[in-house]
Amino acid sequence: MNRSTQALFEARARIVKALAHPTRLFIVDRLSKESTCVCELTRLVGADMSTVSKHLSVLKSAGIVSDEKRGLQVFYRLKTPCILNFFSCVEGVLKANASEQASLVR
Amino acid sequence: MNRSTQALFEARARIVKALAHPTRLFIVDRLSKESTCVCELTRLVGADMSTVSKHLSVLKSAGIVSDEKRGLQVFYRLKTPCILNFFSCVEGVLKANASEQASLVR
DNA sequence: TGCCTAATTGGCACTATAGCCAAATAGACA
DNA sequence: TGTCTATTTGGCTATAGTGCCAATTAGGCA
Repeated sequence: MNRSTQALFEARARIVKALAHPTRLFIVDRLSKESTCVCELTRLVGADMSTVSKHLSVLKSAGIVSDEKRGLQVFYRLKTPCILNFFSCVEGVLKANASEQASLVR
Repeated sequence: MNRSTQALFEARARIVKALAHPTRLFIVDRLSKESTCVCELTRLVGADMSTVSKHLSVLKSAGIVSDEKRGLQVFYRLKTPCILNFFSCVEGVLKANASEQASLVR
């Protein structure tokens, strides 16, 4: 693997890594429905606000979400809805895995 | 977030995590072109074979690839080509990020 | 100005992941 | 059977990610 190939896959991996956490996937799912403030996301996730804020900053640095201040609150929105297509694929993998498991038991 | 929602997003995260490494993305990219033995992947990646083998086992446990023994060699293939759609989205994120960077300099 | 709320940042402990080497396993084939 | 090759597994160290608490920042509002 040469240097530029490596750089390409590292760049891709940074994006994928930003998504590789259940809480962040939950946040992306929620933001795909409507843009939401940190306080509301904190309530929905049920973790410390500092934790949620750090997850959001991971998503933001990857360029997946953007933020906007409205009064005291900061609202986040999904910049890249195409990520949702990926989730349907992930869902497909999960189903395939499940039916494979099932066939082993059958 | 209730228990079953949590379980759902954890399951999804397991799949995404399995992809969240440059070497594994490279392997998936390669396997999308043709099924390949570990020895060839090792050569292409340029790491220790044990390292590549462990990456492959991560992808396999996630249900993303499958393996088949042919003589002395083990060939891996991509089980879930829909993952490639995701990469085009990731590429889109990268391009968007790049043009945002560019506009800051402009 | 001073206080209140929303959010971010720093710091720390804990856990998970990565990659190498060495050892073990599994076939092929003389 | 014994040896060779391809692959996997164990074990270790180093590095990265997570989540909480505490402290800080930033804006709204009396």
